[in-house]
Amino acid sequence: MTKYDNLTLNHQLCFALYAATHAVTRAYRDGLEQAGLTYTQYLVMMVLWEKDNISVGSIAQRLDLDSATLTPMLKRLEIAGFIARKRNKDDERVVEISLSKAGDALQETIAKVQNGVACQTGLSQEEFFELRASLQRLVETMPRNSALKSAA
Amino acid sequence: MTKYDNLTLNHQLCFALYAATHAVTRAYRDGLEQAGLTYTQYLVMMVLWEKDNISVGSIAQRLDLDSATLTPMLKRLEIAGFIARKRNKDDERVVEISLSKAGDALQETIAKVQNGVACQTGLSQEEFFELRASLQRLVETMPRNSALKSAA
DNA sequence: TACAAATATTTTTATTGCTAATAATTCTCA
DNA sequence: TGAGAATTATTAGCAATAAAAATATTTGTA
Repeated sequence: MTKYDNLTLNHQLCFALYAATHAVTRAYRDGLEQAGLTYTQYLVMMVLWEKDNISVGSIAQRLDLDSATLTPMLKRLEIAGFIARKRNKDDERVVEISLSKAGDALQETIAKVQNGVACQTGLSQEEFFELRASLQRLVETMPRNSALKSAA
Repeated sequence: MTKYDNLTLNHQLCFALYAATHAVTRAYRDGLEQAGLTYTQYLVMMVLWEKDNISVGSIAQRLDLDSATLTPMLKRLEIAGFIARKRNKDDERVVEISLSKAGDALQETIAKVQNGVACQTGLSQEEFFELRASLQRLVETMPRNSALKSAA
């Protein structure tokens, strides 16, 4: 056993989060690969399926990623033919991302993949809700930008 | 709204997992960086703090990673001086990983980092338990090796 | 002894993700 | 109006994670 038993809980939460993310990612992977997406690209597509024609910054904010990380991802999605990028007429600093026909059609394909994964989770709807709520609460509570830098 | 509302829950769980992992990872990052670890390396160290002198395969199994992914990580940890690697005398196929003095001492440093992160989660001990349990149940239920490949 | 299995490494490739610097546009306010 | 600040996205450069495939090396087995 570890010398710092009082922190064991914390260890486990780290592990649990890590392991759960990996398990879910892996469950998706084959299906997504056949559709031509990585897991993170799939998250981007979900943002767009929820709301089309939004800026790079909006997507970045939604996924809590830097736009510098997003740009190459969006390029790959554009090359794959799932999205289009064009400058906003009113504000030319802004690049707007829109679904292509293929990107829109992809949703149906992916819905089947999701369905398969959902069956594998073995969670009841109630557990599902509970877990999601806990995770969201966690995310909302955690400071966005590590503002405690100076305190470290 | 999306055309596939019946899958919205699932979307949210994906997002929630992704966002939570990122939030936690980010909360750790500065502290870990100062200690000389990445988040994934920190997970490896936790495995060793829990049980020292184990094989590469054991660590891989514990973290659900391929040994080919682990080998370069372990090399970095060795270069950093936190672990040592040596062949098992009885079975020379096996490489055993052990904590160095520095690797052992690191636990105390990291404990402080963890403590700081724990404070940021804003979770009560009860919520903590609940969340962890849900995640663990999820991981246990999900098939390890995507054995449903043929069904896809 | 020959072949199969187990274990870890190497090689290769792709993606994610970060920081810092840059470019282009828009806003502000003196 | 016009200079400089702020916003938005991109580029460049870097390191780490992750997987697949091929390759030793050792051990077990028939």
